[in-house]
Amino acid sequence: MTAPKPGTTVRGSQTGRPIMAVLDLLGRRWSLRILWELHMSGPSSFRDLQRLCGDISPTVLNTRLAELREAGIIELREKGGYAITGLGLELGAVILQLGDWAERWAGSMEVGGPGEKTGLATKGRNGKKTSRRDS
Amino acid sequence: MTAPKPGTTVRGSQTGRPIMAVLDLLGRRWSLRILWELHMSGPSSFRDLQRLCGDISPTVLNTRLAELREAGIIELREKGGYAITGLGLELGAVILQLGDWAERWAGSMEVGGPGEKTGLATKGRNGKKTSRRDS
DNA sequence: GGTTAATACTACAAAATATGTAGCGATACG
DNA sequence: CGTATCGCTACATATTTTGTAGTATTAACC
Repeated sequence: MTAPKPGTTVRGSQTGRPIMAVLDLLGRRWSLRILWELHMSGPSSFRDLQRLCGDISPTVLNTRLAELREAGIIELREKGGYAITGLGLELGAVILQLGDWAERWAGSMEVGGPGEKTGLATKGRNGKKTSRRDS
Repeated sequence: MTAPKPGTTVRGSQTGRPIMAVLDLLGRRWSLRILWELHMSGPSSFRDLQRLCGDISPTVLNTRLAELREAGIIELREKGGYAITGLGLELGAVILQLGDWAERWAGSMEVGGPGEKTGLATKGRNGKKTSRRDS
């Protein structure tokens, strides 16, 4: 009920071009990560996914899952929980390539990335209880 | 100074695995879109990019550009403005595939997607002045 | 030289999203 | 029954994004 759809107006675009809806959907926080984890671990329960994503809050997780489901990329099965659909598998192949690219990227960063700066990462409201695992 | 880097703690992950940093970076709003537009239009000025993304606010645009630059995916040239780096080109190839997938996705949505629901899209603070173009 | 027009951003308040924690109703097990 | 886990909602707080205005710089143009 909130997922962008081809043929409609989405964030930053009114032409209805499919790619724009995809970019909007996948550009939302946690979308890519959820898809990645589902691809790596196979069908997972809500709570499993939550843990796989480093104890993401159930609120966003549920929102993203609903969107992804509405887009037909994943589905909720009677048994096994959330799983990638046939359509989603094709998308997954693309996402997997991100993994390969990430490795090359990491390599080139080491030697002498453009930055060389310290590169902080995430802040996190407080240093209290960041997750223990992340798959 | 805010871009996630391989080997560090990023949103939802502490293992330092490159893919996690990539998923964090690309999962931020507008990252994918900016890369897409840059790939489609070639080197572009700040203002061009802003227009290409449907009149995105300069604040986020600048933030994302800085992150992408820090990650070595794009660079700011003396002449021509923002452009994709060699490393970024490889990533771009992956993003381009999203376009192909999007077309197939659109097709399967038409016939009888799982949703069939109305699928709202973006809200936008007010209906005032949504952008006129989107590339 | 002075004016006008772009461009690249920054400032800042307001609105949208995400986060974290608690908890509810529904099984599942002993 | 008592206890556990699961899927997910409520809700207050924190973080991000938006939108708009404005500053500083450079490039014509007259």
